Amino acid sequence: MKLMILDGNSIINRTFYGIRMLNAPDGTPVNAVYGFLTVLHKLLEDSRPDALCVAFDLKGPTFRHEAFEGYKAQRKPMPDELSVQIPLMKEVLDAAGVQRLELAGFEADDLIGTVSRVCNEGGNECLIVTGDRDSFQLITETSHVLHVKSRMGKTETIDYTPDVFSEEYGFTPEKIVDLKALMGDASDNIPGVKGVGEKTATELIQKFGTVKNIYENLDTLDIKDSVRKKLAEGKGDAEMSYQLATIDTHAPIEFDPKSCLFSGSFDGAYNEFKKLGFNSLIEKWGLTPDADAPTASSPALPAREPHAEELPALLEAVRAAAYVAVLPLDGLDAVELCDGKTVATVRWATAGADYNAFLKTLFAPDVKKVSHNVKDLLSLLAAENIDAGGFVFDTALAGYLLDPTESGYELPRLTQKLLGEEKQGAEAVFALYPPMKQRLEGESMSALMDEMELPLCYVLSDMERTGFLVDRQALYDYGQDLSVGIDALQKEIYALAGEEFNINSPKQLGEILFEKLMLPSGKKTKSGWSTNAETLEKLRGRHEIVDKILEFRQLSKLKSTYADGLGKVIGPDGRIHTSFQMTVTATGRLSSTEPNLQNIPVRTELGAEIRKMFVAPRGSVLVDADYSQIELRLLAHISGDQVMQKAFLDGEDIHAVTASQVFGVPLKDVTKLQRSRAKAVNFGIVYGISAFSLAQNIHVYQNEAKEYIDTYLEKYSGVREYMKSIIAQAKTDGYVTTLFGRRRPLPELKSANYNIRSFGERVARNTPIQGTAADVIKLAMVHVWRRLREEKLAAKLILQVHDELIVECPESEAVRVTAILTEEMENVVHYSVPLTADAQAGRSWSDAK
DNA sequence: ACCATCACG
DNA sequence: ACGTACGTGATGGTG
Repeated sequence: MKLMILDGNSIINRTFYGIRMLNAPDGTPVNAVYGFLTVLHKLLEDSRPDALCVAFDLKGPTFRHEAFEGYKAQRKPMPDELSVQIPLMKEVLDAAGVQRLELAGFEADDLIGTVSRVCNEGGNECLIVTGDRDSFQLITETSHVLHVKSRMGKTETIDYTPDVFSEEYGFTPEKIVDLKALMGDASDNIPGVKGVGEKTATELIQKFGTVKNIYENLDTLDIKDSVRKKLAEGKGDAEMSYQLATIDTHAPIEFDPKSCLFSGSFDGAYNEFKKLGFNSLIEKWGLTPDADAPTASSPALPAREPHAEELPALLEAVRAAAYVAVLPLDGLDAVELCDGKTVATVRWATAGADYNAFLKTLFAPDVKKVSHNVKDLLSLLAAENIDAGGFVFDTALAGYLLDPTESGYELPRLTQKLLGEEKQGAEAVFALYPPMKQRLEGESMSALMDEMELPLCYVLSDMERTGFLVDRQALYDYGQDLSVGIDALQKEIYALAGEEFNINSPKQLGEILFEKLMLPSGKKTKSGWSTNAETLEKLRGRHEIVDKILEFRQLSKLKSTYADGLGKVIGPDGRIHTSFQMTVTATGRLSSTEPNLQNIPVRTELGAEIRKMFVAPRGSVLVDADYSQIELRLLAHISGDQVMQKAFLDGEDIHAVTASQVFGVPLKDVTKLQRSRAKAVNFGIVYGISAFSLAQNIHVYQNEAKEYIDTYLEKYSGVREYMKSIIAQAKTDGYVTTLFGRRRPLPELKSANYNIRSFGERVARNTPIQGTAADVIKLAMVHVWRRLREEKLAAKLILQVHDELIVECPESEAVRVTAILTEEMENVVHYSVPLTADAQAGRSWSDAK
């Protein structure tokens, strides 16, 4: 039989801090109880154990306190709002007939360890549910740990088998004790070895296995002497920590799994649920007051798991529905469906060989689906060779469009906000669709969803899967060259400083520069002197060391972030597959992570070398196309400024024209310096300039900078009027929009704080411009992608960098693709000034610019 | 976890 | 008198 045991304190702690406060009708806080029950219910559905029990810690000292003086309060004191919920929790469990385990002098972990051992010895399976990592030492083939994590209001469970654990940690589960002995655990007051953190400890255990082995061979181990010294000094602590971290699997309890058999029903706790105000749970789980009443009649839930022969009927039902909500589970091992009446989970494990065929039918374009993070689902399906279609809505994207400044768009958060109740799964998606659709419609953003964001999911999923080919060897060699330079510079810096120190530490560097070498400090940051490039530039010439440090910094950055960082993420296919984030930026731009391919160096010669290593395969080329001055063109259009519009219509160099205006010289007489200052002013205007910052940026006096700005706004008076009116409008509406209707709320404008209000004003000026540019290129991407398909080209979009698109294609397609990119980018919209794009083909990213 | 720094548009 | 340009992500150091 299968027994599930929960670490009560650990789970209730997680849910208390992970879920927003809820109160019972009488005002008692109940959020943790609610969260605990939701988690438990989900676990029961997913794992369907035969028996269930919950272990709790009791107050008061444990045998660990007796053994070790230093082991004091192992937990922080509990807030009252949490401690009142523990007895409530126990009441509910008792009423529902769930066994509780607790024993004075022992922690829940020890009870769990004992139960797990008894289960295994009796040939039973044990599932340990906890939010802590201590119990990982108990993992065996027949005792798994279901690790509950809650991130941003969403809880997820990872099933740790010995294999899963070893894969992640690089050693076997019982050695987690050895790991803790070295690294310690602040939350449990386990000291560990001073100066050894998670990383070092993990390496040590991976290499040498156990603490015992490490100390027996300390003198001969192949490790840095600094580490050896720390280990030697911390031996006592390590030994004590080892004992503290070891779970006692022989706690003095009589335990019989049979005594914990559980029906799966919470009917017995009906009255307790009522008292706590959990009416929604009563309804959702179909609780009835009479514990003897049959529960089989409950209409919708719990989830069914149809077998293979039921799938055709299920698909018919899905087709018949106007739409169905669908979510992937465990990667794509299962899909959860909701048609508003029933939630069904179809598992690969249950459906067997028919599973893939089922997916193909379900994700065909004629079946209308609503989901959450469609781009990621498309990627999962593509990995199974399924070319999916038929998505009509994405609740994550909808959440983002409705407010792009939120910190996340998980289902529990969205349901709480829009429905006043936390839900998750396909049911939540189904419930969110109507109100979200209506809101989008009401705020005129339906087209953004239907014609931009949703179609873009297919484009981005495709781009991520294709990836960007990298010359691995060249990147490695480049890194080696950097190492040589870094080592040489380090030596020189040490010599100039007269001592060795960590140049990467701003703190230590500050001490050297401003205390030892007595260089004049521009005191700045919270934590000490500023040592950033801007500050160091000013010190150039005062001491030889400054140049060396600047160069060291440049090389270190290139080595760590690019040579090493990118090297680590080149796939087996020789390509780097970034991930595009669609719901992160406040303006509507995309972002790129793991790795970020939107910040590959280009501004310095040495940095730009890296772009030579981003290449096309033999026989193919890269075509790079970028919009020219898109933000300033949009400013000219949006503001209606005639002077600026004319400059673009005449095909002039906008920075030169601005210089001519601001400095009152004929266009042909504009100097390099004037043009570069004018360029800074143009940028500044888009960002919502102040004279102070402009002065700072171009190294002129503030009154001079002010002159530039004033003249600029006189000459481009349309821009002045626009900037004034957009702020007024934003104050009235409480938000700004792009030309496509994308919206950004601006609560900052109402702030009593001058700084926050000023920030709001700058954002009001900038967002319509930056955001419209983001909209334009997103739409262009969709058009380019479709065009490449329609024309049956092998060309693939592979990267977007805000105003730039990169396509990889066979040499034979280069001319055609160059034309398509230019044409689609330039014609995606028609405004009062032309949007122009420059495209070029080449063997590498560098060549294609 | 937070800060400082620096890479990009 | 105030504090100071928009939008991102990754890294190494620190407490």
